[in-house]
Amino acid sequence: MTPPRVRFAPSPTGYLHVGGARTALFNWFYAKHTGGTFVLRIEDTDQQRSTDAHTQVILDGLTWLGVTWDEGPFFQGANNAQHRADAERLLTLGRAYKDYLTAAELEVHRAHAKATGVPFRFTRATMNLSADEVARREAAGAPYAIRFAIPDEEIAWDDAVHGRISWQGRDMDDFIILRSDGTAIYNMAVVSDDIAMRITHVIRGDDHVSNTPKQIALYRALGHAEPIFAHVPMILGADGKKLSKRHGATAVGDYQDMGILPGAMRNFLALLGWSPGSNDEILPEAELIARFDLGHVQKKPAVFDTTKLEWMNGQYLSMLPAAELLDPVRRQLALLGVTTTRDLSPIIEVVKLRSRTITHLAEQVALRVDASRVVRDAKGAALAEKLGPKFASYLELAHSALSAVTPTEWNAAALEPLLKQLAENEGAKLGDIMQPIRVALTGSTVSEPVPELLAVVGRDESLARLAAAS
RNA sequence: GGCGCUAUCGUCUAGUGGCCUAGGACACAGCCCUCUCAAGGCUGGUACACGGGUUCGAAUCCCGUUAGCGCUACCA
Repeated sequence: MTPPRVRFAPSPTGYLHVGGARTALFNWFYAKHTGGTFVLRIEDTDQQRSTDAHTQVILDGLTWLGVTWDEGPFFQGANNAQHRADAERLLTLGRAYKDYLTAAELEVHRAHAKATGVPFRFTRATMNLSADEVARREAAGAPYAIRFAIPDEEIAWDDAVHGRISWQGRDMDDFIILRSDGTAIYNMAVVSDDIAMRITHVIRGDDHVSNTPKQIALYRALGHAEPIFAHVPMILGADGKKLSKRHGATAVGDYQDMGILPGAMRNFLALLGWSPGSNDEILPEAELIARFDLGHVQKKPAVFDTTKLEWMNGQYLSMLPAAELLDPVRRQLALLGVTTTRDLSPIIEVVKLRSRTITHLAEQVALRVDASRVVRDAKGAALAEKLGPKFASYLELAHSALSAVTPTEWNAAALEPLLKQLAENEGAKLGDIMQPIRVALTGSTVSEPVPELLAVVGRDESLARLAAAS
């Protein structure tokens, strides 16, 4: 059996949305799993809405996600000669016909149908011009569109995710395949390209199922075997409606900005509409590829749950070594306006366990290297108030005890017993000593264990913050 | 309206006729651990849309109902 050839074919009329990203991912998983080829094709035939900037954003989004293409990117607009040749071949074959009706004339019919409440249907019998009129327009060299003559037969296919889906030709209109300006309409262009690119598996969104019978009819008329179709479900917003701008973040770039790791995004998207058939949730790339199959793709749409994405991102943050987080953290730090020559790895190491996004992680790092970012929050202030004069006196005690520690002994393992001893000497609970220090160093009542915090902030800086707070 | 698709916890899902008084994860609540917060461990509540069949047996198969979604362009 020859290896499969799949394609991802976005139109550059907007950003790369999570739905499209997931479709790309499923194609990519399938290609990698089967040793097939992933073709990237930009469907830019809508001249009005397509832009190079959008194309670039899509390419960047795919790259960020780790989706690589083996061929392309090809631009559909460049293939119009082929599309047109195929459409004209259909004409010669008698499977399509010239339609001299102008768009304006058609609109009259459509408006009439609407006014009378009758659903509009294009029918060869009633819409066609009289033979005389056709001859007259033809002689005058009037422009014409080419319509495909849909056969009155069953068009069914065995969808790789839905199973058998069946349509009747009589329920479909004779759709236009070539505009009067000589450019191809979507369904014609897709079929023409997919044939030319020898695509074997069309994995795309559910919103295309109604295009599929039209495309199959085209394959048959052109004398080509149709590919295998797999229609993957849509992604919905929290309200169960199709994901759109008003749901907030919908583009993959938004999640990148939010501090989501590509690996986490890939894992999360994979599990949205597909499952490995077991209880496993955290699946590294290699595992995803090895286990991916169309048979376990869900038939129903899935709601995009940002909370679970962030949980998963937190899992990735915890298990990734600090070294791999260095670059993304530095980028976020730059956005925060923080520059430092310090080795950030030890800080990232302790802070990543409590972070769900790179953004939050970077803020925590910034707080530890930049004293000016220490601002006492509500709980920190409440603690200081609750302890009253003890707050300052505990800090002074801590300061003097910690001052005795030499720079070489300044590490979490050595600091911990010292602080415990201090609490014991004072007859205070450990928390009574630790919390004021935490507030002095971070402004908040939440952080990594205090000895680690002190170690990470450093001796001189820690002492300075202690002194400033007491 | 027509055609098509879909229907398991709030959400993502396991389930492909008996292993299901329905399993896991996120979220939520409680407890443990503990200097705080996470993480981790334990516990808890919450689901097979409804109605008919088929079968010894149905979340799983069939039919109908209901609901949701998609398409119904010289857009993609």
